Amino acid sequence: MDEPKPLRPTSEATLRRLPIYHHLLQKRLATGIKTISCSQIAEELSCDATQIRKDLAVTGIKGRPKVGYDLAALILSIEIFLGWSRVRKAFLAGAGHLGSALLGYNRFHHYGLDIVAAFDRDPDRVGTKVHGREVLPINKLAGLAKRMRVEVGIITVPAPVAQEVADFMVSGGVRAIWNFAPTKINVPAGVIVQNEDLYSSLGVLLQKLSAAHRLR
Amino acid sequence: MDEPKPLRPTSEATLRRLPIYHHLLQKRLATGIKTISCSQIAEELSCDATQIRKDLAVTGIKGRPKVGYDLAALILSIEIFLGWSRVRKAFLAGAGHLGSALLGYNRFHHYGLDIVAAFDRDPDRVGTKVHGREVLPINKLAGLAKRMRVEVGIITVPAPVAQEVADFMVSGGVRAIWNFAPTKINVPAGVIVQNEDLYSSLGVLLQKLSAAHRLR
DNA sequence: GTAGAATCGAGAAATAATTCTCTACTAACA
DNA sequence: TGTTAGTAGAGAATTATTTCTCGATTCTAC
Ligand SMILES: NC(=O)c1ccc[n+]([C@@H]2O[C@H](COP(=O)([O-])OP(=O)(O)OC[C@H]3O[C@@H](n4cnc5c(N)ncnc54)[C@H](O)[C@@H]3O)[C@@H](O)[C@H]2O)c1
Ligand SMILES: NC(=O)c1ccc[n+]([C@@H]2O[C@H](COP(=O)([O-])OP(=O)(O)OC[C@H]3O[C@@H](n4cnc5c(N)ncnc54)[C@H](O)[C@@H]3O)[C@@H](O)[C@H]2O)c1
Repeated sequence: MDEPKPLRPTSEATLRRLPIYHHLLQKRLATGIKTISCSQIAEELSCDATQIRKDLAVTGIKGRPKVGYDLAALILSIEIFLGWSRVRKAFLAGAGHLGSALLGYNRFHHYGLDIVAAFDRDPDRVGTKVHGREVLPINKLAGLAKRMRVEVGIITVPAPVAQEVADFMVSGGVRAIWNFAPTKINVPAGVIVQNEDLYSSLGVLLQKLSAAHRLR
Repeated sequence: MDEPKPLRPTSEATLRRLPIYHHLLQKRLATGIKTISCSQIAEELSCDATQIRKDLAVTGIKGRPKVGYDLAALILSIEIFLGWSRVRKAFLAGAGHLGSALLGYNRFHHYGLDIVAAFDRDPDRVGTKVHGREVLPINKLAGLAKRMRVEVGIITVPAPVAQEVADFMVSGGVRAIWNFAPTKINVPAGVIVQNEDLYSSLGVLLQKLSAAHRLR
């Protein structure tokens, strides 16, 4: 099975939709059905069937006319494509409100991520356990990351110290950073940064609400 | 000051970038500078200056050649455009891990959102306080929302019950929903839904990491 | 004053993403 | 064994977004 060779990387829009399909497909799998078509998915998500077909195509799955896709095979195909089939170790920096919520979420290892430890600067937090994961002093992060070959870093510290924490991660050999602090972090080429900016999301929501108001 | 009349609504991409500019601008304001140009912002965020100029234009701000924009005026212009200048009341449903993190975040009221109460189904949680906000039984949500004219609903319940909770919010007159459950929720036309799907974000991160692996 | 440099703003061009169209295939059914 | 309807997949057309280009404006320095 030769993988599709993407001359251009898959568009971010497509990547963001694949997990949405994945979730729906898993719900359907539980009902016992064996196949699913793009039209059915499109109906359920109220979006365009052709778009779904193109999105799914990037994972390398093949469908059958009049039938659709084999449900289990499709789910697997998405998981392999997204890198969810191989679990990667992650360190989380900032065991505060948001960090604790992420640590308490026990589903990430189904989605390719295993948060193995948390780090904090606050001496009161260091040494405690948050949802079963030990909280270690932040100055241990780089060394341990290197030793344990941790690939992913999660930043849930306040924005002003996000860069400093990112630098620790990079020096520890982390190759991808999931950044929840609302600020840009600079990393060397080759390190992947995914920003999860809740304010962007809130901005979209409230602007649409305001715009709706203005129209009336 | 006549507002720019958007025949087409502002693109989601632009809306998502405005809060990022906003954050940078506030950092700059603290340093005491009075004006800022698109080139400076572009330099700092490593993106295109023309794009920033077009993004800022949707807010109605006017810049001056050779100078840039008045910093305070620009910040205000973004806030007004995004609807952050008027604070809206919000109810949060699901006072679990993620819900508590959001309740513990005391900055949202600077960004147009005031989470006034939380709701849960779990009798052990109902009656307690989470970060100063009372947790009320979920069956009170619709009635209270109507009475208090709550405009925004935040969903942090498990995916299988997200639709049911959304229905309560809609029947309570809520006009916009911030949905953290990884599932589609159906609402009548006119109600705005903003999905905050962490798995989409994670999918992008891990796929890029996998793709980088494959190249080497 | 005048020259020069930096920047905004508007429109054009290029690029990317989405949607449409058509063909070929598959299954169900008469 | 046709016949029909539903669907994947490929490519074209459309639409949206980003990037480029250029003229107009404003500040600074001489
Ligand atoms: N909680 C939310 O709902 C929410 C919403 C939007 C954005 N955010 C962002 O997420 C980040 C965390 O928010 P939070 O509410 O969890 O904050 P928090 O204050 O609860 O947690 C931050 C944690 O980081 C630790 N920390 C501080 N400096 C550190 C350092 N140099 N090294 C290691 N640890 C350090 C603190 O000790 C604390 O435990 C912030 O950047 C915030 O803007 C949070
Ligand atoms: N915690 C995370 O890091 C994280 C990450 C990604 C996605 N999410 C999503 O966020 C949502 C919440 O996650 P969580 O980790 O906070 O879960 P949680 O179990 O900690 O909290 C869920 C809360 O919802 C309450 N609840 C359940 N059914 C309810 C109902 N019908 N009405 C009102 N309240 C109800 C529960 O009592 C509980 O307090 C889930 O949809 C989850 O998929 C969470």
